[in-house]
Amino acid sequence: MSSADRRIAHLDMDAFYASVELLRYPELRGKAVVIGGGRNGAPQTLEDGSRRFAKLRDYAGRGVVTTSTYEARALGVFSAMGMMKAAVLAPDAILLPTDFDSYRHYSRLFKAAVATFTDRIEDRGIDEIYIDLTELPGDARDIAARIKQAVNQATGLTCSICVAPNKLLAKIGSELDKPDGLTILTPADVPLRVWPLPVRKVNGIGPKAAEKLTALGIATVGDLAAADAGLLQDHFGRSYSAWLMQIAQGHDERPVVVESEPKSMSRETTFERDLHPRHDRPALSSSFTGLCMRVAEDLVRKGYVGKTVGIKLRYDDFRTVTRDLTLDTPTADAAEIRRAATECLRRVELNRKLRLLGVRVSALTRASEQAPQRRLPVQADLPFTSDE
DNA sequence: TCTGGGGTCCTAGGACCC
DNA sequence: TCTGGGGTCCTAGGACCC
Repeated sequence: MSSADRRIAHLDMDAFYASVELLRYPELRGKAVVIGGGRNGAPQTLEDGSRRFAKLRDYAGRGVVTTSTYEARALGVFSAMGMMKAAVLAPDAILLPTDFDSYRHYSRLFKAAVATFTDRIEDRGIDEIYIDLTELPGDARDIAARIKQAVNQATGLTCSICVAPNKLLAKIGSELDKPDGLTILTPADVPLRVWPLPVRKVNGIGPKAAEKLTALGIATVGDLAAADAGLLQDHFGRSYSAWLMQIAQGHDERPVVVESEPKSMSRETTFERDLHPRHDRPALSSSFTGLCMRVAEDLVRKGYVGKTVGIKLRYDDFRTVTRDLTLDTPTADAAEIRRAATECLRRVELNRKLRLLGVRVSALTRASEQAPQRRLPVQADLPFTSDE
């Protein structure tokens, strides 16, 4: 009996990282600003108190755009684009480094503001949440307006909210009137407001699925709603095709999940230049040890231990491989993680340059549920060996 | 001008057990 | 001389999301 009408809100902060930066540097308001590319490029304060900002054209490296202001987006610069490509499109855009501590601070502020309305909140990362408004009295538009006001008072930032019967529609709707949007979607709005949208707007249809759908002549959600069930099943399998048909009708029964436990913790790094397993062995080994130590720190700080240790390698041709190893007893110890990760390393080919190295611990449980862990010193040997 | 870092979930085959 | 079948764990890869 889950068909009782729900009121689910999706709240999405507008250009979140960029907007936080504009609070700090108001003189950049109205300019094309791009955030990303690591920690370098912080503005310098001159003697007269004015600030000197780096330009995108000055950037060199392998970073990607984390986010950009609406002015930069108008120049074609979007999230996940390579910074070097963005610099070609918008050489005069201002470049700012990412400052996650600051974004986390504002994230806590806006979530605390929403929590004064209800505790029925699902965390979806640093800049968005779902809110179950079903049990809150009052008109949906009015509640959403008050939440937007509270978020703005707490942070100085705007957000976009959609209230809908489920998470699928709420998520789609919060993008429809961005920035500073307030959207209400009902099942009756689906044909007019959702069906014209490209399938890619659906949370869960990514680049691969969208490309396959396009090849079948299915470009919009409306096309999907009209598609032949047999055709979809032939190309996407039973489970995914059934899901596609549900979402095309705007149906989604997923609950708002208020509490969840982490499943894995990982650290990875992309090198400034590709490193050779033999020639760059010392650099690779110290990076590897550092990753193990950081994962261990994260586990200890958050109070978890994990039973499965894994590594991730990306070769210079962007091929990615993973290996993992399940231990007899869970651990959060850097030396133990490193020993297991070294075992994993023995099972991959080390015959070409590496672009990325990562270490992951999964199958987590709370440390308090485990016997105290013994701590071993981190070994100083070099796990990377020549392949001969 | 090549493509970050931190996650979740799903699939699928093989091992192993009953 | 004849290969059933379900459940669970482990491992590898991939799609997707923020």
